[in-house]
Amino acid sequence: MDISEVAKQSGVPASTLRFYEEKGLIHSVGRHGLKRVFNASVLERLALIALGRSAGFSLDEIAKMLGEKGKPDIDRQLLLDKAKELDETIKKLTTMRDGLQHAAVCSAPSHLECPKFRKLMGLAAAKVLNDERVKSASSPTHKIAKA
Amino acid sequence: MDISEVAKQSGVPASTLRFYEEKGLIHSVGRHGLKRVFNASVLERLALIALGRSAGFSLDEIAKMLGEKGKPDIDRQLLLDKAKELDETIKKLTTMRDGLQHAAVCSAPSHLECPKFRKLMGLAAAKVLNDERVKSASSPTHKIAKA
DNA sequence: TTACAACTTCAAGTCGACTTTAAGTCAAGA
DNA sequence: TCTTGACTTAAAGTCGACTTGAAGTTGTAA
Repeated sequence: MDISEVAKQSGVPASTLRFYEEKGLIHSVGRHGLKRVFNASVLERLALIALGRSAGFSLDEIAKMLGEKGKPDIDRQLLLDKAKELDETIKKLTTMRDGLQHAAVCSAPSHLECPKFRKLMGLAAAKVLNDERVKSASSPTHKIAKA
Repeated sequence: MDISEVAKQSGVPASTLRFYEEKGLIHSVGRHGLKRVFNASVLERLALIALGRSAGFSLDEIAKMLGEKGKPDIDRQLLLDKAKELDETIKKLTTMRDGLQHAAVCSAPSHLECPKFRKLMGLAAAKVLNDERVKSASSPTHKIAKA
């Protein structure tokens, strides 16, 4: 398969495929002239990469799990860790959702003045926490690419 | 409070506070000479921002949800839409989390041979899970405490 | 009064994951 | 043989969320 065929079947743009190859995430089996030639197995690898990305793994993490070559050896502990991270994210999202839902129907002049909103958001806890120890700053900064 | 006091109590670096103010996410109540003066309520706003960030919202989205300054009516429909969107995201992440959890304990000789894992892969590849704002809940962990 | 630490602004830099652009190569069809 | 269009590379650009650096200002302690 040439690169456009892989792009078509996987939905991953050619530019990204070249980028992934450069990063060592995928490999072409050779060249026809200048053009890369891929084995169909690259599709499965791409699916694995997509899965990893949507679970929140970075490309570097995925590269480690997929290994340089051959069968991917995915660390079970790593999966559990990610599942836990996801679980934490889910909890935060749930908090946000409930807070937003309430805010939408609440009559308080400002969200911050509404006891229910404050309770949902756990602001009191945040305050206490902040007073006692400096909190670790949040955030990871990567979103999943779309399209 | 001056900026370093806010930084100390919130754990948010002064540079970030300036950046947030520039973006309109927080406001100082005035100046003492050149120096910004903040009201203590900024701490709650920062807690809310931190929560939003860790749930995966962009600063722009957070700005909208917190409401613009001087805009008495928040857009309730927007909040409801956001809540619904969150709910969908939560469902997807839950699927993802359960899948990862299963993969971690699955007895199939290789993940690639586990039907559940393959199904998950298919979902990711099919981009069903893909407009996510998932980001790892863990992170670059610089700046932990200094109290 | 003077030193200076802490603040200020504005510009530029960083990081991850790509995309875009410019310039060049080449297999295949007319 | 010539043309064409899909491919190639290397380098630069983008985006969000900050951070860092240089250069200037200022309240306050000595």
